[in-house]
Amino acid sequence: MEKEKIKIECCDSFHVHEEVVNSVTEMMPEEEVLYDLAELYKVFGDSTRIKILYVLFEADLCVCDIAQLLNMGQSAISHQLRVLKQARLVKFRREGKSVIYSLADDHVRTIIDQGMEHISE
Amino acid sequence: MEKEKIKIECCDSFHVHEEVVNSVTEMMPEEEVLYDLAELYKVFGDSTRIKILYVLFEADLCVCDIAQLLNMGQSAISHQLRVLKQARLVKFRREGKSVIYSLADDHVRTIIDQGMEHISE
DNA sequence: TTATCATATGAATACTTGTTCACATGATAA
DNA sequence: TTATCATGTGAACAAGTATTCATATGATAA
Repeated sequence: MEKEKIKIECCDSFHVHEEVVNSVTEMMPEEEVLYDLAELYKVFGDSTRIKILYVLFEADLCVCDIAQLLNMGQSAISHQLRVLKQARLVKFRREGKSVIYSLADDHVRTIIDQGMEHISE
Repeated sequence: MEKEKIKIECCDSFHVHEEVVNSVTEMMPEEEVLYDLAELYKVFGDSTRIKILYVLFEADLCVCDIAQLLNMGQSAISHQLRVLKQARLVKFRREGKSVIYSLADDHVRTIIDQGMEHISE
């Protein structure tokens, strides 16, 4: 199978070996997957959302309680919960007049723990 | 020990119990740590940088080789390598005229793998 | 030294994003 | 039903960011 050759013209002293080009093109995920992956990390890339997740580690809470705990506006929290919801990091249920948010699964915790480990080295 | 009370005035039907307020304020990391954590994830939150990391999974490479492999400008890659360097996700060494970049440690792989797991559910 | 090659960097641009404000929606209680 | 409460949402603004272009830096080779 003839793959599209990638020309390496710069770097006289060093160049990508055919071998590397092949292994890279083989294991590199699809463009769309890479995009989705970046989108996921973007969700973690905001301290307000990180705080929301930390708060939800402790208890399932409604929007206005989260807002109070984080000392922020209800609207701001609602907007961010939407982002977290779309990334399937939180889920919600209705209870009376309130909407109670909770963590979707354990990946959230694992990912945050890994990040914590990295920055505290 | 009298802690600063957090007033919960909204949500008549549901309110944060003292208990929850305490556990949240106890386990919530410092503002600065949360900020740093978000900064770390921001670095992963760009598909160009994700691609660079994936390429470096396969081999240590110089800037122009990465640019060629990703079909992007040398300047763009250099700018992004700077970001990755500042987040201590990649390291570099000089070899002749080139600067060879490589992954800093195994956290990178773990974090990316966890993210991958989440999006492929 | 000078010429050359690889990389880094600053400015500019276009694009994205977080918060606030004002208001809409939607469920509950009377 | 109507009034009320909690949440969701769109527009607007400010702040941040990725890429490109042109150029600077810095190491190597002659």
